[in-house]
Amino acid sequence: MHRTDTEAALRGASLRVTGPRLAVLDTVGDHPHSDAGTVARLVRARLGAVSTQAVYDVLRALTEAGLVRRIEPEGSPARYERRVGDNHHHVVCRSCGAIEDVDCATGSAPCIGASDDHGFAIDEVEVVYWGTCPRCREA
Amino acid sequence: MHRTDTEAALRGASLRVTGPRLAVLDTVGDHPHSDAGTVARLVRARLGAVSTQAVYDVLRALTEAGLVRRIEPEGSPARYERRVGDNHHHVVCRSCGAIEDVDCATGSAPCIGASDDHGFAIDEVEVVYWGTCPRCREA
DNA sequence: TCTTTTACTTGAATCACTCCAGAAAAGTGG
DNA sequence: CCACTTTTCTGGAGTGATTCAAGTAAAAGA
Repeated sequence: MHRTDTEAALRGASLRVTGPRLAVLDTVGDHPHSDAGTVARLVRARLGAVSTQAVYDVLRALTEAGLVRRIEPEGSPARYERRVGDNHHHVVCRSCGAIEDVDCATGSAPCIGASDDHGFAIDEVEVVYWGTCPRCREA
Repeated sequence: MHRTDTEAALRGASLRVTGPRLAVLDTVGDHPHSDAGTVARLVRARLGAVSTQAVYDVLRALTEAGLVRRIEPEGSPARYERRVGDNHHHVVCRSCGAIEDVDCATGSAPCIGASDDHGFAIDEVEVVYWGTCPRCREA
């Protein structure tokens, strides 16, 4: 049933259903904010050998289809999460790099208006909260 | 007089005053949102030969000293700007990568409260507005 | 000026990611 | 169910940004 959900998601995005895609999508769902290398390791744990390129290709395909969201916090490789369509944001720990989701403070996207948009047509606002996570604060 | 300002800034941060540092700091001030490679080219135009590593080292030292701010928009190399201490944000063009400054919509830092901070001690909020710049919209 | 400390140079390495060409598998029309 | 087209996966090489390491040079302090 979990597998069937995932399969439906792929078909709904008119993407072919393959082992690697199912595994990547499930993995990203189960381990949000993983980078490509971590996803690759987890996928291999499920399926056996899967090439690194396949993982990158799949992540890109899923990202372009809107099934997965790619976030790229400074100083760390790109990370992926299964997106819910809401526009939530992230808290990032400065020392350990941990990431947690944060609901948008002011409701719907784009959640803040720019004071001067320089003539840009703004379609998305991305917010990153930088700080220290509880665990790192103890050290 | 320009040079003296820059020198004072370095001394104020208790950094040694060297040719590469003066040139990098001036360059970042004159060409905001430049990446390391661009800074290197511009610095070489002023000083002659300067190693790439020197530029990276200087940019890091300046960043750590708080004289320069490093921003890292997704999909592009890190960019640097001379920071004013205000917490302003950025609009980024999706197609050409152009970056412009945007003053914070709601005043002083951190300009928005997270709805659930997961116990993190938040010290900075970074906002990126994604859109299309006027020039790219015509194409 | 002399010494100590810090910065710069050269060269190589790493890391995340991409490109390429060919083999394999998924969807499609008969 | 089968041939066919399209898309995906594999393996290997390549790229661009950034960093590491060892030695030389230059700035700050005595």
